[in-house]
Amino acid sequence: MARGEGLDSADRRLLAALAADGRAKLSALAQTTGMCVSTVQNRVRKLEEAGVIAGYRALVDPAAVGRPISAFVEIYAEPDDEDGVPEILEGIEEVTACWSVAGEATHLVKISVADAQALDHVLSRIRAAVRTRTRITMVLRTHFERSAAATTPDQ
Amino acid sequence: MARGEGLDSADRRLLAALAADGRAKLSALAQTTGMCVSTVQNRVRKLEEAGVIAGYRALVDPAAVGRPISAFVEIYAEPDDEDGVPEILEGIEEVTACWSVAGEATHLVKISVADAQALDHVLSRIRAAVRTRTRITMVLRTHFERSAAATTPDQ
DNA sequence: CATGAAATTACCCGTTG
DNA sequence: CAACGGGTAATTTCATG
Repeated sequence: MARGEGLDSADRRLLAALAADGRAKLSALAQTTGMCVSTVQNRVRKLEEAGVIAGYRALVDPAAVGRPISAFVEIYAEPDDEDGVPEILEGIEEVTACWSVAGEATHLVKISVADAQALDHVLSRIRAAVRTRTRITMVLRTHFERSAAATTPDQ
Repeated sequence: MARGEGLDSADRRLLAALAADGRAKLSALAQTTGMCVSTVQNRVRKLEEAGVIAGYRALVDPAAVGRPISAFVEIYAEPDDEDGVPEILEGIEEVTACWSVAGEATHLVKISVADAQALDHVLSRIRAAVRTRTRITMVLRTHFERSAAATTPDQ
């Protein structure tokens, strides 16, 4: 199965179902998609092998593990310093995501921390690592976060 | 189990393991955390019931489902228009996440689209919905996205 | 798509700290 | 009160034809 397009309607329905519930049983998937269990099993395995399904994760409430504060940090790295930035940031455990971007910034990261003091500490570490200015946007409330495949078009 | 702090070291190890592999078997979790299977089963169930584990998701490659382009859009809504913004945005399927934020913007959203034309269309819909200016940051590359609990501190 | 075998889960128990 | 270890039935997954 090529990555680009080997996905039919049945695959897309399976992906939507698994994006909504990553632990859904094959029998449940079979019922919601109208296929038999073994067909679902074969399709899901192929989707996993093809990398269409990159993995499965439990969604953990950040507040429940003592990190109620989230923020986005834009990084404006100089061309000479851009190399290795993501690798350095990955070493900071409070950094939960890192993207290279085009726009005003060069990188965007999401962080998850316990309190204002931890926020200060993480920002210091980031600035020390990238040696450049940052722009912070605090998260007040997460309204929703969903997969691109959760409500995928037909085609 | 209260949301705030009923989590001991064993719970945190379970959460880290499930954040890394949401379909991990109870027997595998028992082995990596050094507990017996029945204990793992009881703890995981309690974590689910307490909402510490909010759910499970399959990670779907956006490119594989025909949406290779991601971007962040900052929204600068007027005080009078802020109400209902997230609800409106949730109705736009290309909007994959929405946060209320403090900083320069009022809302931040992440979008996932097929091509430049779709991007234009989604931005038009967002601007029509919120009646305000936007600031876009295109994602060039996703280096990593992980759970806040993946590498959680001890305590 | 169907089938049988293997693995996993869910739930019981009594015992222990 | 919770964890352990064992045991079993029901379910699910897996590898076939």
